[in-house]
Amino acid sequence: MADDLFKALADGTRRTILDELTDKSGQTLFEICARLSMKHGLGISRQAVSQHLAVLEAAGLVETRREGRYKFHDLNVTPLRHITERWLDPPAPAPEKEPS
Amino acid sequence: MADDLFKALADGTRRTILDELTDKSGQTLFEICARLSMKHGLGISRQAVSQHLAVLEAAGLVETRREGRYKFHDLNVTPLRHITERWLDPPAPAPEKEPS
DNA sequence: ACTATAGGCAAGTGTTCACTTGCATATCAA
DNA sequence: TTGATATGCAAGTGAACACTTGCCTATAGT
Repeated sequence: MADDLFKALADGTRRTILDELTDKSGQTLFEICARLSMKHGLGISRQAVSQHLAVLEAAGLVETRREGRYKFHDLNVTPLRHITERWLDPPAPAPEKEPS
Repeated sequence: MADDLFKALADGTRRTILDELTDKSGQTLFEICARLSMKHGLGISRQAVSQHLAVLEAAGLVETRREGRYKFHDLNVTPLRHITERWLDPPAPAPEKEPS
């Protein structure tokens, strides 16, 4: 679960895709491809982007809805909310002896 | 910068090491090895752990101090604090026309 | 000096990963 | 139906990655 999430975030192109979906949610595959090429100069194939989106979807960061021949991709930031909690807000250690 | 950080977090063993350093900061390499073996059943070599610690240090998540033949590893959670901000608190889009 | 402990360096191996290439499917417009 | 658009599937390739193995250095205790 957490593994899929961190692995999804490990790739720079995927993080850029999240940036673009943050800027405008509900984009199609071609729209994302165009933005990666235009705004970020990424010479990347359509299939590569499609595979990245599949990884993001498996991590729960992207949700999709089909309409006719279009498939829209929506961002879901919920999985991101607490991923650093285990280190930033560590659980209190069990006291060795009962405190007063 | 962010790339090193996310790549460091992408490995499950490294995240477990962060957990152990959260539980007790300032551990030596051997101490971490013992904990990974005991508490997590990870049959992993000392060199592998050492390499993981190097990755974590390159990401700024672990800092080290040398004392005699011991090298202590301290956790630094600062790099973790704002890594999800770009998606959770996106910058406000520039308005197309000036609002009143 | 000898030995044990704690750690470091570097080459080799097998797997995972990002990406491409080629072909196939599905929807829509003429 | 024909053609263009939007996407999907699967095999192959090269690089990055996690891990091991073997040897080396340095500190500390006896």
